[in-house]
Amino acid sequence: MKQTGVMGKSSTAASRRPGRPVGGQLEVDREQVLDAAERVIARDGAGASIEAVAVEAGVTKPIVYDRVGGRADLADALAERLADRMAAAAAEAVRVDTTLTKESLRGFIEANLLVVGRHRNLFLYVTGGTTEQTALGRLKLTERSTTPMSAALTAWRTGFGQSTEVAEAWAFGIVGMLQMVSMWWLTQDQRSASEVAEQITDLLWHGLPGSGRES
Amino acid sequence: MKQTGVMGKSSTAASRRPGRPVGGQLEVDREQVLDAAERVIARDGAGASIEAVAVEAGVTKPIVYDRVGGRADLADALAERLADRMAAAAAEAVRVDTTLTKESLRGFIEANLLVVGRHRNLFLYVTGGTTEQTALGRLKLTERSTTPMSAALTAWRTGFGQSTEVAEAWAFGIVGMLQMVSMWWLTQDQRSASEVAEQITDLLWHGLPGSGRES
DNA sequence: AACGAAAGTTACCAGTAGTAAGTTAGGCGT
DNA sequence: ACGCCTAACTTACTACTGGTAACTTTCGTT
Repeated sequence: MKQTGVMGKSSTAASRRPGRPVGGQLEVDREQVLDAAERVIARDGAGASIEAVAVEAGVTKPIVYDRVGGRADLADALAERLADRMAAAAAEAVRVDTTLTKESLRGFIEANLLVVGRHRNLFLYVTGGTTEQTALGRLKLTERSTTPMSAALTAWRTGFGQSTEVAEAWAFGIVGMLQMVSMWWLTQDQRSASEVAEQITDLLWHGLPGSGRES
Repeated sequence: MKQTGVMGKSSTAASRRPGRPVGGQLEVDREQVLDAAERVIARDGAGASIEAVAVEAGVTKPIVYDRVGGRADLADALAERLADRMAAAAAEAVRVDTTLTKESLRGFIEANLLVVGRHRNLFLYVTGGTTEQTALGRLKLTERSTTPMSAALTAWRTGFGQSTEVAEAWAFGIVGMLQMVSMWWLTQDQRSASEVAEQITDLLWHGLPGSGRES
């Protein structure tokens, strides 16, 4: 059912007539559109369309394009939000400053997993690049996660005489590992986040051949 | 320009008339369609359409749907091909059996990178899930890479008393790391494959805090 | 009071995945 | 030998999506 053109009086927002509003204020601003997008994605899955976002926001499509830009920009903005939430959760769980311990790494990874679990569809929407224009643009969530990690790694290991180039490669690698593990974990319902976090921490801390070591 | 319906006598294949062909043979079989898809993707980028694949194969769209199924199935099949090529390259570079060494790991990683570099657009097409139906289906390339790796890890580390569940988590993590590093590496043109492979090997072998260690 | 621009809406275009219905021609039974 | 059956293809369409051009309404300003 298409319902071409007519849009059936949204019950959420008032009047919705064209024309300049009273206080020079926008009826619906960028943040509200992004909120609506998150709601739609959480409810209807990662295949949500721009039109659906517009309807949820009680607005028409061109408004969405005016506020956030095209689909790639929308994914970008949502990726930023998700990345911020991850960073906040990680910061709350542990303090990763110059002294990185195995336990804080474990906390970081588990916090990441839990955020992905809580925003399942959003994660799928953001990491699922759409066409070629967004294919490399998927690096956004990655970039947002990678940049601070790269800085942290550099700060932490600078004393060991490691170059920043290595830190960058490592950061991308670690972020990729976390993203894939998160995705895989979403398909498993028997494994707990802490269990998986523990296992990945072991790999990342001790390396492939190292096992049984403590601390 | 759409050119609705009319399809301008493909110059590649002969006659192309409806009706049952002479020898009970199909005019174009599944493999040939997949070959055409690879050619189109390599030439026109990861945003290639089914229609473009059909034209390249000298065939009409429903034929493509009959031979390989929908877009998700196409990505699936191409993912299998790519994974097989990676596995072949890795097997040629090193022998990963029960004895895994740091050097063989490095060879494995570098072989992976080189295959991705050689099939750049195909890699982007396969890893760039399209909609929600393929979003989790992106796990195909991953699955194909993960299964043997999981088995290898289990075989290798069984002596250490490690469970297979850990091996599975590790396999997904490692594959994710490699995919992300590959993607990032595609955007860099200053770094060589061997250089990056070396760095990632260091991380994966010695772990985060371990540096300066040898072999 | 007239005007200009901001804020929205309607209506459209182009392209894409997928499918239904029609068409041709070889093989098979009588 | 003749006519039906059905495999193999093609034409032509539907449904939907991202994106945009052009029109309309209202407020603030002169």
